[in-house]
Amino acid sequence: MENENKLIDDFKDLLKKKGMKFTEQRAIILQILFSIDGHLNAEEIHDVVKKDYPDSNIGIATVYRTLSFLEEANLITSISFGTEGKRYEGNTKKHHDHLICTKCGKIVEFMDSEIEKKQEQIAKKNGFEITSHNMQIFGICSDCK
Amino acid sequence: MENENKLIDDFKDLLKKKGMKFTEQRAIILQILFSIDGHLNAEEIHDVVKKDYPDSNIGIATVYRTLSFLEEANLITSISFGTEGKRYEGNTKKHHDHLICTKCGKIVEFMDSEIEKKQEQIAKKNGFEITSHNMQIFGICSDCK
DNA sequence: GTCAATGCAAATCGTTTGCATGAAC
DNA sequence: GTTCATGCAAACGATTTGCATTGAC
Repeated sequence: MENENKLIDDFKDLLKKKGMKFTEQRAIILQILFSIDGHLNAEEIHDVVKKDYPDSNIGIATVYRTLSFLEEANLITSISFGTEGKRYEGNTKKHHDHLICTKCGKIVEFMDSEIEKKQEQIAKKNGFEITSHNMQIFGICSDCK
Repeated sequence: MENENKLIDDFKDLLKKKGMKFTEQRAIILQILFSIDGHLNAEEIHDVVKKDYPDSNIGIATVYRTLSFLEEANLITSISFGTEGKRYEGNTKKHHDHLICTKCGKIVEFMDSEIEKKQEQIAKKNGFEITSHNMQIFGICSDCK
């Protein structure tokens, strides 16, 4: 809960710095992303809001607007594959990459420092700056084979 | 042109094997993907059709249907990032990965056999079979920095 | 009191589908 | 002649936008 307060306090500071207002809706969406362990899309986040905060009545448009802002502010990260829209996760954990099953959508997180290093080298060689450091490997998981 | 004929001949064989018909529309779309060096989305392919084959009048639905089939048949490969839909390229070249600028959409191709090996190991360890072998690194290119 | 944020509904974008017509076999 | 593919337009799902109202400051 100390962490939670810090999260909210930092968020308030950020909003103030940007001349934006701290609202209950934004706080709720941020909380959800940092308390749920998974990769949710906008609709699923909206469902969680309706379930866990039934009195708040947040519109789906607000969810989308908030997600865009949070991603831009680097508080959350998105992944996406195929036609499926974006899925988001709070930036709590260490950086990691994703192994995604294109059949069932299962997502496995992994981290390999050697690949990371190689990626950096390749990016630098091509004049790129890896901002989001986002790699995705697509395949078929054991359940779907 | 010998290659081109081989491409078309192989395509005819594949269609026959699947009980599907060889049509001018399918041939045109295949040709475009194998003659243009780049990563086009469905709309852009449709534009090329209208420009380079003005008499053919191919509907956008046919473009989508053909692209889905060609991808499934492993004749073309798709990549996608962000909200942007899929972009396709003909499977002429050796396997390679993509470095994508999330600002301007510029795509740089690269290949690193060490990363490939590592990817395989990670996938295997997690019970995944890498079908499309598709990795994308997102960042900001030098022009957009 | 001012200005940004919200909820709602309408609009938009990319993609898919249903169906009658036309083309491949 | 049969069956599959096509073009068209309508339908669709995810996301965005316009606008009047509400709420934060």
